[in-house]
Amino acid sequence: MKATIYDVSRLSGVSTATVSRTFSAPEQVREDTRRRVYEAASALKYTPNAIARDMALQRTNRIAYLICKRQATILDEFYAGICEGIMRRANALNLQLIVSTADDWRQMAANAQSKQVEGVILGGDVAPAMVSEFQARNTFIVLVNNRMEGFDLPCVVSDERQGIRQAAQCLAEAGHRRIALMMGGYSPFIVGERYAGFIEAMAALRLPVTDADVTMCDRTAASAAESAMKLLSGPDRPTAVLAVSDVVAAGVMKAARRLGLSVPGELAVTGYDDSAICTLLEPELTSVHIDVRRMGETAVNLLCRGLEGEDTPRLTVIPTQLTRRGSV
Amino acid sequence: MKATIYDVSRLSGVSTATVSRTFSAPEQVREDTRRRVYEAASALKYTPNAIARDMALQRTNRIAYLICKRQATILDEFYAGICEGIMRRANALNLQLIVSTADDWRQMAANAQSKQVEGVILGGDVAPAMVSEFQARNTFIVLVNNRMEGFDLPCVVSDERQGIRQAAQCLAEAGHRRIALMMGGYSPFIVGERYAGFIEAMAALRLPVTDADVTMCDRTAASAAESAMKLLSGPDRPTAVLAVSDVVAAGVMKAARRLGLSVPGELAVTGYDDSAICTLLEPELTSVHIDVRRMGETAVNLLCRGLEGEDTPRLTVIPTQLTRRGSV
DNA sequence: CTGAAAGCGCTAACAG
DNA sequence: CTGTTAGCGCTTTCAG
Repeated sequence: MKATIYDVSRLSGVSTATVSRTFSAPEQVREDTRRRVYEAASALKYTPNAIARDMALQRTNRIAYLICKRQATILDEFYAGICEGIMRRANALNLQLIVSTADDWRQMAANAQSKQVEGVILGGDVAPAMVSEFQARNTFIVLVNNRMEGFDLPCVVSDERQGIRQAAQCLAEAGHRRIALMMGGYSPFIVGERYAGFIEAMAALRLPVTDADVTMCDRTAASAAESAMKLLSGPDRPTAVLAVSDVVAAGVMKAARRLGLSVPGELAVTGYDDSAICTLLEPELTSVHIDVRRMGETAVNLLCRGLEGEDTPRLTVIPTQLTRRGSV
Repeated sequence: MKATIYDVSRLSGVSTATVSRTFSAPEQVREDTRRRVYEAASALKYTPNAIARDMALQRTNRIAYLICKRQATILDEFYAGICEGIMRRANALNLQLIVSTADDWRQMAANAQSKQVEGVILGGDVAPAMVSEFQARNTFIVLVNNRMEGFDLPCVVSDERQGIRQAAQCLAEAGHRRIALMMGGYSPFIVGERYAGFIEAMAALRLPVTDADVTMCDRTAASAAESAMKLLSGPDRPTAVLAVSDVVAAGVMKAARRLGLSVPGELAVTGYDDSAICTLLEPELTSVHIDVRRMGETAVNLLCRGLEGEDTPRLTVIPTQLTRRGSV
């Protein structure tokens, strides 16, 4: 059916070893021999069978990206951005990328041991059991957008505290003193960091923080709008809201509109993630930009180095940057 | 290092054939033999090596999803949604999914012939050369969100004309007679279908269409807003805009706000795609819902049937549905 | 129900 | 530079 290395060997009159070399290390084969091989190969439409090669070499050049997140998956712009970075880097390094949701992590772990996958990038709310499972199977893993206590593995995260600080500073520079924090229901790690960042930043700015000014809501615009309505209806309302995601910020802007508060005139708003929606809102949303692509690329780099047995830093923090638009 | 079937065979005192059967067809092995094998296997932490199995079986259970799109990739909510569907179905069928951008389609095609990938799902603006390449290599392919003349392959598309009709009807029912069409720079197939759908729908509704009411713009909100400013500034402006994507619709709403036109009071707007942004806008956007998930699942189903050698329909059209919100 | 043995297609010493 | 040969780990007839 499909031509094999034997067919090429026979037709070109050289050994299979030479055919093999012609494809994997051409410089080791004399010019004219090489040519003969190529001719035979193309006559037979031969292409090396990668499975057989993997088998002989005992490796696959295949890695996996597992998105560990309840609700959205690859549909989440944030994780899709990381995926984009991973994809780019994987392509450049000639690695095959398997993408999957965390539903089937047991299966993934099995795959890993069976050597189909050499390393795994875990994104998001990873369960400790999952990490243990992979480690038990000797699979190299790197975490992205999360850190885990008690596990020895490379993590790639965004500088959450810096991001929050940038947003707070921007608001403070615009003259705001009553800055409220609105948090969506994100992962514990993210929420924790961003909350801590807020407290830090406000202290550094010598601005007050009251419990009333810290609000939790769901990660939907509707829920955020509802919470914001309460927050902004009082007589002594904050003049600025630092939202912990763009979606939450969009909800705040909806509430502002309903209450007849102009943005940024009567209420300033900052978002977080610098996602595609920022430029769709009116006014456009000032937001903290996370270099998700770079997070993904970094994860692949770390994974490769780890697979080569090199030492890798346990923690890589990617800086954020504030993108200023019209909402402050 | 890692335990192999031989180790298990030796420790359990049965042949490798029996070990193999124990894992792939347990019912063919006597109860107590089976138990002994399992014991030995777990003592050795043995897991079958999938590569070796693939090699022996001459198949991989691995498929690929290639997003063929210039700008965005997996970052595009639409293609991400399809990916989600593909992922789900692939997981259910125990297929591994390789996701990639089209940059490297030559490499993918090579992979395919080398049997690493059994079939490919192509999404978006596929180049004919690409299809030819895959077909030349005898790789089964299915197209999603596109149709190609002159190629014999299964396609999965959304019912574009139905979608446009639903939007137009909704607008007409709300009493609008001057309905403008705003199109972003999408793929030729999509633009063609939606334009044709608009003409059809307007004719069926006995509503007039003038050239002035059909506008092209880029696929960004900024560009759409700019075009919409022109469209809506005239004295004799349309009272409704049927936008061919949610992003374009968002641009139209921005323009409306700048011009002081209230939505939907003075201007009705419909979007297309029913993407996440619909509920973030104020008012929320009425939009045509595309069942992207189902498109992805269908593509996987077709691929599998094709791989089994079964006959598959050349064209599968997924119905759309209008999601009514506040913008009409 | 179980075992022996022949591959699956390619690579990597090791000789020549 | 090229050929010989022994695997890589598993599956699958074909006998028993």
